Amino acid sequence: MDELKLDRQLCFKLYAASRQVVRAYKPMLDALQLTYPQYLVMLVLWEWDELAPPHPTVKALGERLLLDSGTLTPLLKRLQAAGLVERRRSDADEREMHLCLSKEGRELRNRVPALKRQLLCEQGVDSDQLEPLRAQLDVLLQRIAGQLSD
Amino acid sequence: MDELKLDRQLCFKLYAASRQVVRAYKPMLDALQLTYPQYLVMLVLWEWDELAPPHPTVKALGERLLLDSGTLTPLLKRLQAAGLVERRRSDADEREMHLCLSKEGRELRNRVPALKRQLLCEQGVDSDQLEPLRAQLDVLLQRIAGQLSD
DNA sequence: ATTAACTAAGTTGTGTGCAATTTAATTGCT
DNA sequence: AGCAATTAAATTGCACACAACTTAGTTAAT
Repeated sequence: MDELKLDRQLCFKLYAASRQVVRAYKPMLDALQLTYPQYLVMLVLWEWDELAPPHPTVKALGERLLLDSGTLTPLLKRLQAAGLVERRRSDADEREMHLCLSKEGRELRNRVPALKRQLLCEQGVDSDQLEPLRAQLDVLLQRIAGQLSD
Repeated sequence: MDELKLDRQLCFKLYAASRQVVRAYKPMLDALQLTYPQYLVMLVLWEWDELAPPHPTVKALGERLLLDSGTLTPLLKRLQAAGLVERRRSDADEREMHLCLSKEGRELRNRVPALKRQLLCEQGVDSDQLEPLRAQLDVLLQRIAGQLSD
């Protein structure tokens, strides 16, 4: 019956590891004046920014990050207030809210690589070592995402 | 520079996987009328309950779950209000708050194994398959936990 | 053309996480 | 003994997550 021991629980390991990794990002995120979920949003917008328009909608962003409008709308308003993101209604479909980067938002990206290198260095982590974990997580995500969308 | 692509980010995979796993637990947790963090607290208390007293303190619980009193105190008050947990000050050291299970809290454990089996079955997950992922997460947790406590 | 079904965002309410501060109790130092 | 430093919880404030609901705009079916 020690299947219920905490140390056996994959769910706890994931939960704990996720929070610890966010904690490790804290110095870098403080420098950028972003929270961790805000950083993830910026990652998506930076990536999208290199493609042709149209800009992503709240829905598209949510599908990428697996978050809903209840989480994203207030977060995006904060990023807008910080001058990093612009939000504008689609003309074609006024239900949609399109998201694009301001000049400052776009420029913020330039500061990331150096901060990230410093982070990995301080943690003594070689990015390549983490490849197996990445692969394992992909398998898990695929499997669960499939089941949950039934 | 697509090192900054979302799909390359281990941190995002962890964050997403953790949330998806919690989501998968939802049906079981709804049946138990627990949130996920509350379930983790109960796991620790169930495990501790099999040992001799003294009962764990908020601090000890926090060390196990990597959570602080700012998170645990309100959560524990809710578990107390639900009649699952009892909180009492230590006589020896009145700063400490000791935690123990009520009869209902202890009995709740009996309902978990069946619900958990059903969960794994519905997800089509064989617990053994997840062993490599567990191992990888242990490595990561060890490494990061060490760095962060400097 | 009208209306029912659907969809995208936004809103509301609850429960975490976590930093920062506060309160109260204990320990250590002299 | 007396007091500074430390410690354990609790409190406060902010930012997620997410369920449930609302609002407004669009699509589809007659």
